[in-house]
Amino acid sequence: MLDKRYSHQAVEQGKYDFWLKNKYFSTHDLTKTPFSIVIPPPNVTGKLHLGHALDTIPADILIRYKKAQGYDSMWLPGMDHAGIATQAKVAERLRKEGIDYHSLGREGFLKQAWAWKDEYASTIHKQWAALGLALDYPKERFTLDDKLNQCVNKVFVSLYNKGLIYQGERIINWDPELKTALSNVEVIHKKDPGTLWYFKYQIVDSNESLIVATTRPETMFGDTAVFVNPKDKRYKHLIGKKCYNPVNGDKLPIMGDSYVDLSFGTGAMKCTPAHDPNDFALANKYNLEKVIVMDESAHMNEKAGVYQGLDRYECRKRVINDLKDKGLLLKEEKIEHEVGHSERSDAVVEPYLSKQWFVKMKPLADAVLKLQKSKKKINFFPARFSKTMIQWMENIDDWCISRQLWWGHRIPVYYKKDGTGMVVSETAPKDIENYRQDEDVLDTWFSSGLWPFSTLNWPDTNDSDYQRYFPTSLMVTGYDLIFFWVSRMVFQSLEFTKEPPFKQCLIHGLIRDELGRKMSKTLGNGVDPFDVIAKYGVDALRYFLTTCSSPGLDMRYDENKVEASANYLNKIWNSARYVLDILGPNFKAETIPFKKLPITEQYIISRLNETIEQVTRNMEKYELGAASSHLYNFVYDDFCSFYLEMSKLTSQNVATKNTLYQVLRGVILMIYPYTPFITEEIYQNLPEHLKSIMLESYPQVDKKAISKEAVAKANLLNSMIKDIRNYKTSNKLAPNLPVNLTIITSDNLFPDFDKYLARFTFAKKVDIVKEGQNQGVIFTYPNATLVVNLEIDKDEMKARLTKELANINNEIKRSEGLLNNQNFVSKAPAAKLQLEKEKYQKHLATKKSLEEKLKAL
RNA sequence: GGAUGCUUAGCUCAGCUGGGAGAGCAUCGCCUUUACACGGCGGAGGUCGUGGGUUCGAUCCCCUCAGCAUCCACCA
Repeated sequence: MLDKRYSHQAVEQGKYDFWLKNKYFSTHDLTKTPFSIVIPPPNVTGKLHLGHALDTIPADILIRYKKAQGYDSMWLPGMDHAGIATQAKVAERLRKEGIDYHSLGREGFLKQAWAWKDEYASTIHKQWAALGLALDYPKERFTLDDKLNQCVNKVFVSLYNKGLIYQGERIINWDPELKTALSNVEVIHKKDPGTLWYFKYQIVDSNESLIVATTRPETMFGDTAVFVNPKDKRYKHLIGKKCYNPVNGDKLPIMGDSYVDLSFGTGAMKCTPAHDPNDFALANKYNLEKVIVMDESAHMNEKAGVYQGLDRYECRKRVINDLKDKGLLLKEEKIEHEVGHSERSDAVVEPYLSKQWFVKMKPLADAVLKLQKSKKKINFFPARFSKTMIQWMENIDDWCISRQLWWGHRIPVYYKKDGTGMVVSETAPKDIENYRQDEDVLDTWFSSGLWPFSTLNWPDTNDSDYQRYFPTSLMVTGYDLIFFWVSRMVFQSLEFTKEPPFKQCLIHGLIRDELGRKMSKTLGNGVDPFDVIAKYGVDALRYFLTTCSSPGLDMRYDENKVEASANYLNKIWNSARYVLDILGPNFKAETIPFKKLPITEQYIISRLNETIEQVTRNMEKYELGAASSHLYNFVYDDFCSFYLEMSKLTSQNVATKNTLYQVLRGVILMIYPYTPFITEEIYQNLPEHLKSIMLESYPQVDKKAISKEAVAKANLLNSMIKDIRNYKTSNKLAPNLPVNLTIITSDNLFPDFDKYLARFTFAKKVDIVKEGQNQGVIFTYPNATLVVNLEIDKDEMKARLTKELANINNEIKRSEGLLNNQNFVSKAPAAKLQLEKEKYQKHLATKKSLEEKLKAL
């Protein structure tokens, strides 16, 4: 028997272990069609937050739904080593212990990092369990597992051999705090207020001078030219001459190139090839020297002369002051410009000339573009996100994949110590003592990009899991990962498996705080999902996260809605309690043919089937919110408010009992994927049940068990109930005021119609007659009149009926307008036309009846 | 500079391929009715951002504008 109150603590207790122990997440029926998802691997950097819950719960719902639908669901768990993020955290922890991580050396540091990983992996496991995720743990992977590492090496070597990975000296995004290169997507551009300083450059052997504006005076030590636009009349005559660099007196050639924008600054631009990507391109074009002026922590190097050793911003200040003193600073102009910040450290990224490894993107991106134009294309939900990926792929730059870190996949490149060459190989050379392995590791996203197939044991393409579950069925992730991850999985997979990594991709938005702000540590507005779970239960959290949102859009955390979710679950809980009480301990389900059921039972079964149809249709489109709202309406309006109350009259009938049982089963099986804990509890209390709700099948629509007539008949009853209740309330009458009712109709109402009506409206007496007097408060329906026998004010009655008549006349006018409109009659769909005609007839009948009533008054 | 999304009840948001707008919370009134006060019943509250267009018919499709938000982009 269920407890009187729904207690989420009690309900959740032990369920997850029960599922695990019975291997429900990891038992696979190979005769069924597979449905597979690989989890977006969380970083081993900390606790899971609400965003993770939003990322995993929809997937869990679909995994459970598909399993119930008869698929072999497989959800593969795993975690990501998260190179930069984890290394930064481990280094920070060591620093707090007073240890400079460099002092440990590579091996020593990695030991610490692995210990960290084990610690956080165990936290993440607990949190997955708390969220109730149906993960196939025996298949769990970690991006730094040996097998995955081999996979990474194979991919690297293969791309290298094809010329798709190369080493090059280029301007990259340098994080001076973490001292590593970054890829373009790891740089966040923020609008920063900046200053444009105008400096005077003296022309060599001339009295003339040139004014050059820059936002970065500290890089002037690396200038190797000044550019103007050859079309610029102001400066045309200076091209070919030289000017003095104000910071060090170097002679800089004045050159012309159309790249220079005449309208920006003074139209004269300093060129710093080693610290600006555009200047770098110009330097390549004109074969200019590239002078690096900073070290890896963005402090000035020996090229900066007296400024050597200063931080770049300190240097900037000094240079400005010194030039000001010399009278060379002519103007300061405040401007707003975009400045790149490191995604991880938030340090201002320094464009830095450096030797790094790159992936040549064009051919790989082209394959993705081709895929999305083909029949095999990946379907995105919502569809517009395909365009997001495509547009990125169309404008993609080469991908810088080397990172100056220790925690990650070490680049499988070995340099001969004698400097005579290098070997790129999946395994270390046999005479390793003669080699030195590349010190760098790969971008985390390089291995993440292989995730859907590396976890399924690629390159062993004969592996049974690979054969069965790859390509995976669905990817569920946030739109913020389309560039970082989704697109990279797609091109890596196309390149190595010749298949897309997943057939469909469900994209969700971000969760924000109650005010719509991003949750962040600095704002301190983060919500810990485990606080929510403690207060409202994980089922309420799951329900809230997946139903109070729209696919692809951001959502706000709203505690009220979590509470409302919990209340809904309480409603289901109590309806179950009622049903179980009615069924009693000895209930045995039997199948009663639909046509033999009473009308009220036919009605609720019809609505149940309609609901199954609506819910299933939306689940298939991954519209979790829409699916749940159909069920919600059914549970409240049809089941609890109406049928369940009606059933109290006939609760001992076999038909009623079986119907209650069937409807309750349908409801909990449909909501089960959203809220597995409470539904498992209710399910196991059903008189007849399997060992777990996880073994159950999803309800199927029985189209033969839908009777529109039964629904209409029940709705007539419902309308009368509502009208009487409404009348009582609006006339300040007590809801339980006894009344006598007369129904005048030539139609056959269903048996016990009067008894139901009496129960719901506190009527002492209900007469059903074919013809009768209209003495009292009158309500009209297409083929019936309801008379409430009360002493009433005739004027008031008249006014009410007149108002109703006016409404009906409006409806009739509208219907006539449509039906007399030849365009409508000829162009509207036949079903719509038919519906309108029926409505029209109903309205006419009601009108006639109303007019009679008014006349009688 | 490009691109996308959003604008619907006091608040937060639904509204499926066009056919008289819904939920939760808040609010007002009534009800301790034997599943549920984590409740029940009933009500009030919307010119569906602006202006056009397509259509028999537009919250929904197209265009314009406005406001908000996000993403992308090397303008020194």
